[in-house]
Amino acid sequence: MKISEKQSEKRRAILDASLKLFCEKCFQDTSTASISQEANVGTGTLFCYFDSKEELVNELYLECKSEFAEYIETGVWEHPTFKLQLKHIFDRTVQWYIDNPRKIKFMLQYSSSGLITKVTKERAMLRMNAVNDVVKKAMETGEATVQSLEMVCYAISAYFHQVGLYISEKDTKSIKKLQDEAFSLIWKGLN
Amino acid sequence: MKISEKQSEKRRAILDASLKLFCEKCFQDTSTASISQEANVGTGTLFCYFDSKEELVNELYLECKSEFAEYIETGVWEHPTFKLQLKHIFDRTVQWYIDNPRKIKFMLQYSSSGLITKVTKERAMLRMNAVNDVVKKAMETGEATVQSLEMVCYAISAYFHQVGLYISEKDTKSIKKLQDEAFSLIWKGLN
DNA sequence: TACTTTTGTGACTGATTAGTCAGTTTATTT
DNA sequence: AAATAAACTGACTAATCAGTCACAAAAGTA
Repeated sequence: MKISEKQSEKRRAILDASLKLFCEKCFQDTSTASISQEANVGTGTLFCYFDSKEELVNELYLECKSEFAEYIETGVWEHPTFKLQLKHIFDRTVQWYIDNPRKIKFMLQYSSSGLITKVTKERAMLRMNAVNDVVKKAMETGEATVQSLEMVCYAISAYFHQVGLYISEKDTKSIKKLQDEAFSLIWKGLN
Repeated sequence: MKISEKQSEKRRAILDASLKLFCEKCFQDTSTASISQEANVGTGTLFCYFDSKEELVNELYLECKSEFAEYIETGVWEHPTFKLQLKHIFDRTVQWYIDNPRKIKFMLQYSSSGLITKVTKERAMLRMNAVNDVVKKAMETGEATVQSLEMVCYAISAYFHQVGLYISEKDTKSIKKLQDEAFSLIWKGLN
């Protein structure tokens, strides 16, 4: 980045346009020119804010992940029990997936694209610790017993992710029922 | 395809070379020329077997999926109970993931790349019915009760996939233990 | 106002590559 | 052996696009 930290409106517009276009087409079929056009800036402007197209996609990825991580963990510690804390994370996962279909599509598509660098993934990972924290705490208080903490947290996160994905594509009517059955399934497994 | 259905050795060589190169670099950074070179055929030969680079990647994807689907369901009905049938699928999923890291990496990376067409995905889906069949049968015999069959099957498959992915990257020593804990978790959930 | 600095611009370029096609080699048939 | 068909080849081309850079506009300063 060449320009001061201040989040210029142009930078914001470029990121928004990128999210839209990277979802509609793949990275390689989205020219920087088309992004600039969608964002109503000159073709050179993009490169004032991002050194390369790759850096742009990495920034966008990190931003989406951070936003999601912050959303799911907000308010988690207001719940008194492990079960409620975990349910909080699950419910907010589903809710975020429903509210942000485009960001989800983008993250899903690009996380395994080879474009997101190891460094970006690590930076994103540092912010994704809600499940880990909750399970670790529950083990301390005796509310949960797991042998391989790492694997179980991974499995729970992955389960939440996949079920969130599934539910978010369903009718509003059936969501509550599906959500309860899905949580009940994994919760029973943990006991 | 211009040439008879017969699986020519050249076709095989092109698919093998593609798998290797598509894993090392992304689709767009893998030139058809480099694939032809790796496969020891002329650059034109690739287009005798596949109309385009896109068709090639779709064929490769379908082949990998089919091979996996066949592997996990082989022998499943030799087990007498739902639990053993499900464990069979889970164990074979993990085993296949361990044995075919490259194919897994390829499928993971390309399934959400936007390159695999809806038609290819549907064709692949038709072959992925092991979990569905087993759960449906168990509901008939009363061994299982689920409300949303579709979602539960989806969740189980996704769980197997993610845990398989996790375990296959671990040490040989800890695999058995992790595998048992992971299966136990989801199995308890189903009861 | 006049001068300096920051920010924004878009025509242009150098490099890359999917796919073609005219021709060669190999296999099959008569 | 000759003729025909099938399989294969690689030099070539037409198109694309990330990133540059010389300049313009806007904002800041004195």
